[in-house]
Amino acid sequence: MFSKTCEYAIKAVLYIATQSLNNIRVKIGDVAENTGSPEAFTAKILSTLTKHKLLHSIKGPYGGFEIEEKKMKQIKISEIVYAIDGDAIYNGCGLGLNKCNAAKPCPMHDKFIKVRSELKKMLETTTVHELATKVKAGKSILIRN
Amino acid sequence: MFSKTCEYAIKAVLYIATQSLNNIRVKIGDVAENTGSPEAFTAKILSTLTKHKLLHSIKGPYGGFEIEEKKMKQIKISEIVYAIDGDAIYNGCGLGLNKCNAAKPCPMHDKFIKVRSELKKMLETTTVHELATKVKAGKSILIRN
DNA sequence: CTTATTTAAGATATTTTTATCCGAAATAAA
DNA sequence: TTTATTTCGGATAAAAATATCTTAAATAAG
Repeated sequence: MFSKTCEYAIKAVLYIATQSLNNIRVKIGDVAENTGSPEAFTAKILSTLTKHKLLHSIKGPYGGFEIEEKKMKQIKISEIVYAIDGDAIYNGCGLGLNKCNAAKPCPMHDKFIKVRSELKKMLETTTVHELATKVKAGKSILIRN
Repeated sequence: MFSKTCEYAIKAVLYIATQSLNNIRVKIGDVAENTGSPEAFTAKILSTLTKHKLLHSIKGPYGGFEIEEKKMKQIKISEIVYAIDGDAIYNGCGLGLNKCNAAKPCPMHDKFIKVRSELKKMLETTTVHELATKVKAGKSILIRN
């Protein structure tokens, strides 16, 4: 569904957000360790997310990543997906046609659109804060040992 | 959503089915040309689909691929997806956890399950015949020029 | 100012996916 | 039986995604 990079990105944001809820700033290594992601690759992803203003980064000693609580209430999961995977999942044709619309639809167009708008709506109405709160409360996990 | 290979596979099956509705047996080259897929790669995919009994192939002159009308009424799009992409789309965790269930869910588990079961149901209730009929009637297309 | 720590950025490597090529096997028709 | 046509299967190649490494830039603390 999402690229592996995007899965890492979502888990990273949620880990950082969860820690930020406790006012803890985290380093790349912490993120990698607690999301089961490769460290150097995680660095790249966090850098991308920071450029997209989805995270706040601080360089130097005692630096790391964090997200303001206000910000995590605003940010939707859809924004993370968009920043990493682009809009293919929102706009692309299910059968890969370079153009596909009601006027000239692929055979799956109608059915695909329907399911996908559910997915889109789900991603656009789910905030980072909502999910981070669940993780903080121990109701869900970001890594499986 | 689906791999590129899977997109080619679905389009190939639908093209062959559409032609079969007119009792026309088609060759690899025809399939590639009419689905906008690379020919040699299409050959590989058709071979896989044939092994999975989703197509009928005939070797030699006047050979090619076809699908009985009876068969295309039975085959669901879900079977094509499963043959090519496996069960990741049906069972995998949205965030890539190697195990994810209601007991130890990833933060998106519930919402993801919901959307995905819609997708699953859609694929499992859509037959090749249904879509091929649409294509035959000119109501949808497999390639965009 | 110097040192240690941390993210940023670019180059490089590995793995997976996508794609091609070529010879073998099957088979219809002359 | 020979030839032409077609799929099949294995080897190889190219492109994209995933992952690592190395150096630079920023900055806090001594």
